[in-house]
Amino acid sequence: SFDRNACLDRISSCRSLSAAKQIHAQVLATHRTLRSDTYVANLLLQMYGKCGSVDDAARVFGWISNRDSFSWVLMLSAFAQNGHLESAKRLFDAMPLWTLAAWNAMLSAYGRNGFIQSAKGIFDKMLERNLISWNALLSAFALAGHLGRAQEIFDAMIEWNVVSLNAMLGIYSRNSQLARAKSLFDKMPERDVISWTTLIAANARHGHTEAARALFDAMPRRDQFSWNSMLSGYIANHNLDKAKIFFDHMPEWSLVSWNTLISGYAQSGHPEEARSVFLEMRERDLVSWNALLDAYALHRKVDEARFVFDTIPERNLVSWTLMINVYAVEGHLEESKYLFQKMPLRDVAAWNAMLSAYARRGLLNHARSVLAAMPERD
RNA sequence: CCUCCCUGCUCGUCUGA
Repeated sequence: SFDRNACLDRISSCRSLSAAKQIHAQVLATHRTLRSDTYVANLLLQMYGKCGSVDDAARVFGWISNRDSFSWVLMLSAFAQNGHLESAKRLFDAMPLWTLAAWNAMLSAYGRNGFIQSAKGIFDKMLERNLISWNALLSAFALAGHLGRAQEIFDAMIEWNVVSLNAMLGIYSRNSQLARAKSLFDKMPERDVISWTTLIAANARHGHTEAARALFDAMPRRDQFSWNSMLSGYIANHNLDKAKIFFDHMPEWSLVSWNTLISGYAQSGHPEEARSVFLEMRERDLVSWNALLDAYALHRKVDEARFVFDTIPERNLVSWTLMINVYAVEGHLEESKYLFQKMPLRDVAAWNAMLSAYARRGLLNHARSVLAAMPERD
């Protein structure tokens, strides 16, 4: 009665936490030996990590009877992808076996959370490295905005693959080096969908909608990311009409497509349109909710925003920060402070929100004490 | 045999010329 292939398909296509829980329940009901089926259990663990629930991922991890090296790395990634760097580190230290993938995962965990020194430290400690390690280090510097250091690493690498080159494309694009990106793209021995999409997004972000569209039309194969990138290009350049037409002509829509449209309406001053798109969706994730919250936040609709905030099935850092900012803009600093203290986890953006809330009102003593309490400053 | 680690799309704070 347990259809393995169907189950694997459902798990890998799962996009939201609510769907994840349904799938989990269904698998539990049909698969009697799930607990010792490490392969399938690992997929569940991964699914929860991707859907943003570290708690559920950890529960599955603890419940698996025979954890393999995949389980450990998946759990580490779940922590890292959701900003729980401390837990990731603790798990890494507790690992029974440090595979190369485990080292790479830890390296990338530091990198994606902005701790480049620690990332470099891990890299230096590694006895064995592969191209993935180098690429992860490259991305760590790229993400931190260190174009020069990234370039040095890139030049020091003895081999590159399409991932390395795509990473450089992305670095150039984030640093507004569009000409360099284009020239690298032209020189690449092979390009995949990601190369094309990176360049499309780069052009779109810098206001070159036409160039983006030309690339989009020229690319040999398009996936959902490509379509979404082009859509968000129109929206970033305030071509909401074209965006809507483009959206209607898309062969398929992912949650991101819908979310992009919501945030398009939000940013262009149409909270009601944003809301109606939101209501049209048959499935929503946290970003959908946050985008709607943002729509109300931008228009200072405090009650509507609060209602959304109270209704969200689960909240993340973005939701909390949005709501803090809604109150801050209205001058309700007590509310902001209350939420700030109540939120389970704070990142730089949250701290900045609270800091600027006080600063904007000239409450410099409060601002100073926030600044003093921040774990990391720059 | 099939799942892990590196690159591209959507939501928040601040900063930039």
